[in-house]
Amino acid sequence: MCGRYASTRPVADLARAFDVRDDRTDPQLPADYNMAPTKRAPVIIAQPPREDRDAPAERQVRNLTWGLVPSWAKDRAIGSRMINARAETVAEKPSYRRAFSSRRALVPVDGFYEWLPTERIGKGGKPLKQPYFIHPADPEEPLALAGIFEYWHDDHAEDGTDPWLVTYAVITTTATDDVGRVHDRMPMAVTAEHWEAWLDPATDAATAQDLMAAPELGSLDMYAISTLVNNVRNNGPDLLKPAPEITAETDAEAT
DNA sequence: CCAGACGTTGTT
DNA sequence: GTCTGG
DNA sequence: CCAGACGTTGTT
DNA sequence: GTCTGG
Repeated sequence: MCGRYASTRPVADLARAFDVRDDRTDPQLPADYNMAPTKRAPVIIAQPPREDRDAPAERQVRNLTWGLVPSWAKDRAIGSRMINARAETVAEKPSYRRAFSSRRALVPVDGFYEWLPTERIGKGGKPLKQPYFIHPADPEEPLALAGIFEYWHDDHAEDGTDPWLVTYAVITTTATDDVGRVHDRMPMAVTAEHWEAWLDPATDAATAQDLMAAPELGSLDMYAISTLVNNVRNNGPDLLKPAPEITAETDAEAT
């Protein structure tokens, strides 16, 4: 769950919504209606200023790469499988616990995508999947997913290029509400009142555990979209257009 | 001691 | 890097 | 999450 | 079937 989302808000809007003054994003990076693992998107983190590591952490918005690459990884490929971390175990897993204890992030999303198998069988004998877009009922309300981030040093980076790759994962939990009808897992969120403590590296893991929560019942809306979203090469506002649900096979043959 | 994993989801 | 399994 | 590759040698 | 890339 939560393997694709939309991140299209201008960074200026994100900076305002999350009270971030330190914008370190790449102005070349376009809005992304099809944000997928291994791609970069804006993420909010908080770190002490470089010149004084004992000073209070300051918020930054940066383009991080989705798919957490642990610091000990031999290559970055492992990241494509580390896109989610279970809330139940994130504090214990060797790959995640260090990040969870001191490198938590807020992942701002317009909404996220889910695929539900249908009755209709496609070629290959596998059920066709209907994609849905799930988003805050109030589009003005920023949805901040609970995330963790990690640094990885590329020992084989070419001279002159930045050898540091900064990656993130989205924390998931059991789905309990309407979203649970599409999937049994859903992303954790952090509400605005908890942003400060969540981002603070000094907040311990046990406290952080209590700061995240599943999005509240009724706070999310969901609608069917076209399968354009399936292919990550497709992008743009068309992906968010409501579309008819995939119908039964008999209907398709009748036309 | 060394070797090998280190993760999640969904589907059968 | 650190833990688990053998 | 889905799509697409999954391989090597030698030659252009 | 399974892994990698996006």
